Amino acid sequence: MSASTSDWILHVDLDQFIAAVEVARHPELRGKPVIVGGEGDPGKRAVVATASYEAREFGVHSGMPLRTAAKRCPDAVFLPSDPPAYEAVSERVMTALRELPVVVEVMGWDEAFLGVSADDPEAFAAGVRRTVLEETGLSCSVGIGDNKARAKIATGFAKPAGIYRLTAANWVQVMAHRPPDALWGVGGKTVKKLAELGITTVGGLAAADPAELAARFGPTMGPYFRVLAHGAGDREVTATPYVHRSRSRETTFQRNLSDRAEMEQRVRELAHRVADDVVAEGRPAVRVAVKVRFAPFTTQTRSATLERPTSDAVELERAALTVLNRFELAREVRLLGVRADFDRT
DNA sequence: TCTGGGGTCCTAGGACCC
DNA sequence: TCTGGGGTCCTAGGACCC
Repeated sequence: MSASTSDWILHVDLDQFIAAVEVARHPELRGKPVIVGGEGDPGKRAVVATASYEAREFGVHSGMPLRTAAKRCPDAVFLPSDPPAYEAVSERVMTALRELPVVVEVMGWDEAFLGVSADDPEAFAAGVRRTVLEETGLSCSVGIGDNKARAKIATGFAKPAGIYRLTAANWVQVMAHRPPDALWGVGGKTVKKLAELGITTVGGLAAADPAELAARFGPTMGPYFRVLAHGAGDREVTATPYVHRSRSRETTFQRNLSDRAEMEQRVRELAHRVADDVVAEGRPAVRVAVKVRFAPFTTQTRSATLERPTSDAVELERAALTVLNRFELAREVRLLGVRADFDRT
């Protein structure tokens, strides 16, 4: 099966995925506050990748600096992030899902949409939860929807270890009174701008004037937000392998860089890592971008279209260095990044 | 106590061409 | 010398998501 329009869209999301993987291989940590991120050293520059529910009780959440997390939850166990381990477990989860009579569209390490034909979607979702638990030992939550957006939002209400159905039938009752960032694709910045227009709820957004939204957010995004607020969304679930638009590598330094030669050396290293990814992709890069984050936290990017597409590490390195030289590098540098873009095909 | 890493898509201004 | 529109490409930044 590849793409299909099904009776139901299910969204499967593993509960506290990274923390759960760590607890599975360190059973003595079960029931304890566990915080995974960076090198597992709260004294270093890094943020929380995932916190266990026990740690979340202390106000620890993803994206928070480890240092802050340690203040809020001093007794937590801090573990280094181990992406290869999470990828391996993720692959087992997706394999288990693919053995079900569904179309699986992978959305990341710990989530996927399923296209499902079923008379009783709750019973089907319970079966999905059981299968994942039996085959991987991990708990997940399942959102049931009549499109992807509703299924995705439903999962939030299902967590942890639950099932929730959100469709046109209960959309208004469940969503209309909530703030706009309850929608998938609306964040904090947009909430603030909407509030300036007097729009503070999903229901208010659904009733807003499309022309006014277009004037504020642009001809595409403005009307799109209103469509989101009505609960509309894509129904296509596809198993087609993901095609990258870009590959990038970036590093935040433990100590800011001020030496230009060292910056150049770091960009060379990043360019080589990106080149490896480009080669693995099997398509040449058409454009190279460099990102510089100056201390304390100002970020700039510069980019250049290549004279001709290439996967060659030496050429990509040279292009990245040329782009780096277009920056004013007088200030201290906290982060450097290199990105390669592919042609849209 | 400063704020990771890897992505996608949209916007907007200027260049350039017809 | 000044004045049109339309269209596309390039580039930088913003917003959002996992």
